[in-house]
Amino acid sequence: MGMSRSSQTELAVLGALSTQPMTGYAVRDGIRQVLGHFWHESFGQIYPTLADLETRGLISREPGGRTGSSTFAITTPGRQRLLELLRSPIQQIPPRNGLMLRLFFGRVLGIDACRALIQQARDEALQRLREYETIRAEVESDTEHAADATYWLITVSAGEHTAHAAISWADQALAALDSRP
Amino acid sequence: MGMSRSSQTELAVLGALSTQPMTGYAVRDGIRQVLGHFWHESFGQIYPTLADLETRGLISREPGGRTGSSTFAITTPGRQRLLELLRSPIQQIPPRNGLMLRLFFGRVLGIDACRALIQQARDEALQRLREYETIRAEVESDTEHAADATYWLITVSAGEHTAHAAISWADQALAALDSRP
DNA sequence: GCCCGCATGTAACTGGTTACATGATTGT
DNA sequence: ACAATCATGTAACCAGTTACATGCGGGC
Repeated sequence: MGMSRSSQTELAVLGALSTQPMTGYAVRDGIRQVLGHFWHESFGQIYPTLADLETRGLISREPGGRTGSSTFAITTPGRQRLLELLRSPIQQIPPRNGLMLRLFFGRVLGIDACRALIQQARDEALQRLREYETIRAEVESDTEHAADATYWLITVSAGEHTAHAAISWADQALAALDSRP
Repeated sequence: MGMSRSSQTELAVLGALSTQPMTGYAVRDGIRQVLGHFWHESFGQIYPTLADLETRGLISREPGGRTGSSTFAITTPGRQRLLELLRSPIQQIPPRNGLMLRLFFGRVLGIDACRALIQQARDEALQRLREYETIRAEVESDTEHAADATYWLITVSAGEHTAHAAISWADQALAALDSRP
């Protein structure tokens, strides 16, 4: 407790609870399922943050459906705080792209291993495209959160664009490696 | 000292030194300039890693041009270790995309603030495109590292593809927000 | 003479993961 | 009965940044 955890986690948790009240477990799952390609929180972050938010009156806790579990709901001050966090500047994370790091030293790694890495990246992007298709269908048919759909689809679209870019980059890179032995 | 720092930093430092011997300061600068869009190391990581690599015989230290400075060079065991690290599985970092986190809760944030965020992302992508142009020109005219050029250009190309994707996504997202008030 | 860029290093702190401990509920 | 999943929490650990302390060398 004491000091609050990172305001990033605070934002993610308050945001999740702004759509509907749920347990801490469901907060992690919700983030993982819909925002999973763009955000991640672990239990070790979520539970201390929930406790902290509760003492600050930004969320309320009620005994949940099953023994020992709690349902958390965002309060009015909580919504105010969420808005404040949403408006705060985006915290840039220093880039750490393991694939690019390896390809950059491709001469040492060797051309075949590079090809394999790029092919793998292409496969993963294709896989992501399939996942986005599923998510898109879910969001579009979810009448309960119709008001959120526009925004959720915008994030899905970002994933799709990025995946498409990865695929065409991979094709081009593989061709470049073929033309230069 | 004691245990080695993350093998990720080890990889980046050994990789930098594999192109040519240099000071620790230059390692950070080199990574920042050419790999800056994909990787980052701080002095707080680099210097302990250099000391560690030296005690393990993977790099050697010679007094540098100016008093108090050292020039580090990769050794034969160092090259072997670099190859091993390059072949090791890519360590996935849990995603944390602050822009997507905010857009996902766009209904709370408000449509105008969302538009501003997307526009800002578009501007940044455009700026990155300009930077890639510069880097591309530098790499193509750098006769000293011609053998590396193919690989370096592949990473630049990845950046270009991603930036183009960001721009077309932004345009589409802005249009989507316009059509739905 | 002074400031700026090069250069090396350490200590404190922070954000975050991982692993562990515990137990309820549901389905088979 | 037993396994899988839901559910909450803590403690240890780790990676990485930030801030600080120190000093050399070159240009104005």
